[in-house]
Amino acid sequence: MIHSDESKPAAVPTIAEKKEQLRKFLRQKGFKSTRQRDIIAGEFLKCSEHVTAEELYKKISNKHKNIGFTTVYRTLKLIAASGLATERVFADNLTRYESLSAEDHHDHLICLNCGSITEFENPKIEKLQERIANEFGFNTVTHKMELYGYCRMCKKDVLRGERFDRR
Amino acid sequence: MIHSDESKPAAVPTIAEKKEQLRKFLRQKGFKSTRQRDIIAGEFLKCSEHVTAEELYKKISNKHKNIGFTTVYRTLKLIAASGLATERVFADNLTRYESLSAEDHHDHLICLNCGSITEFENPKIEKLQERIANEFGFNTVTHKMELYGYCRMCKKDVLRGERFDRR
DNA sequence: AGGAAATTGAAATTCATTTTCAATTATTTT
DNA sequence: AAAATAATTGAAAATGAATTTCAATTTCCT
Repeated sequence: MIHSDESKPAAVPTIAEKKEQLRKFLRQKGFKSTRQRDIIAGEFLKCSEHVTAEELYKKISNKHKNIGFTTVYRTLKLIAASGLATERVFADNLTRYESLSAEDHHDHLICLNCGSITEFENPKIEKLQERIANEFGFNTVTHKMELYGYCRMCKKDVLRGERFDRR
Repeated sequence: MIHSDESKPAAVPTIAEKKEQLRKFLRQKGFKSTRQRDIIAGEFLKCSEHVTAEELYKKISNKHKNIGFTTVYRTLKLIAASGLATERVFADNLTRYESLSAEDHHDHLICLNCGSITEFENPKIEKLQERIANEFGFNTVTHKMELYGYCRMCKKDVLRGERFDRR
């Protein structure tokens, strides 16, 4: 990639900037900015790796014993509504939130043994999907694609005959 | 498609044959064949279009008031375990069962307005998925791909500005 | 500061799914 | 064919994640 003095690559927004984006969204929609929302957003944006409300709540309640689960839950919904995150449900049926930078779209590889979630992006698949939808007269809004299997690490365990914990 | 006198296309198993397949599975696993399981399997195989346990239960309880929801629920699990059906969860978070003929694999188009589910199959996508998984050292067991949007019918409603009931 | 309006969080509710358990039914044994 | 053995049934209870309720608290606006 080429860098000139004049032009910079599109800046990846900082956590502070994202928090500002959320505050803007709240103000615009008539919601209030609160201490809790700020803390929750901060923690979410910091450690966000497909967290559930429960997980984030536990993380936060170490430091902030006075923030309730319900507030974490509701704030995650707000963060998703603001466009800073998406809600996703994988095969374990838990609702997870994933921090999102603008229009990136990606799909997921999920390890059936260790549960790790790997992201990938593939424009060819996106195009194919669009074509298929068109064939059926369908207007695609969004899609979901998940590959379930065994990751590099766990594959080895299988070969070694080690035990599988999950399902 | 060409038909000769000698060769026939691979036979699509009848409901009776599928029921026999289930009975075989049950016997082999030490389960029993019961009147209820027979009725439930029959109804499921007849009308199967991504039904939930609840839906199938309602359908059945018209004729058979003495078959409980729990039995329908459990029998669907058995049918899935036997390989005659798969369990699927779409965006509405309900567990649905879909009758399956051997190795057919397909994905889904789901209308966000009317909830209709259309199946499709695309070998190119399957291959692409395999290639992507390999890139990441992943061993794919299964996958899930769902396109959400508006079907041909509902697309028209959108243009006409008619109301959207769902979400 | 004062008042209107939204937020908080503990507790309650919802709703699908799953489990429990006593009564029943299917299968095997004698 | 009856008894013994073992699984199934189904109503009801339990589970567990997601969501709602509501009184007390906090934020925002003037």
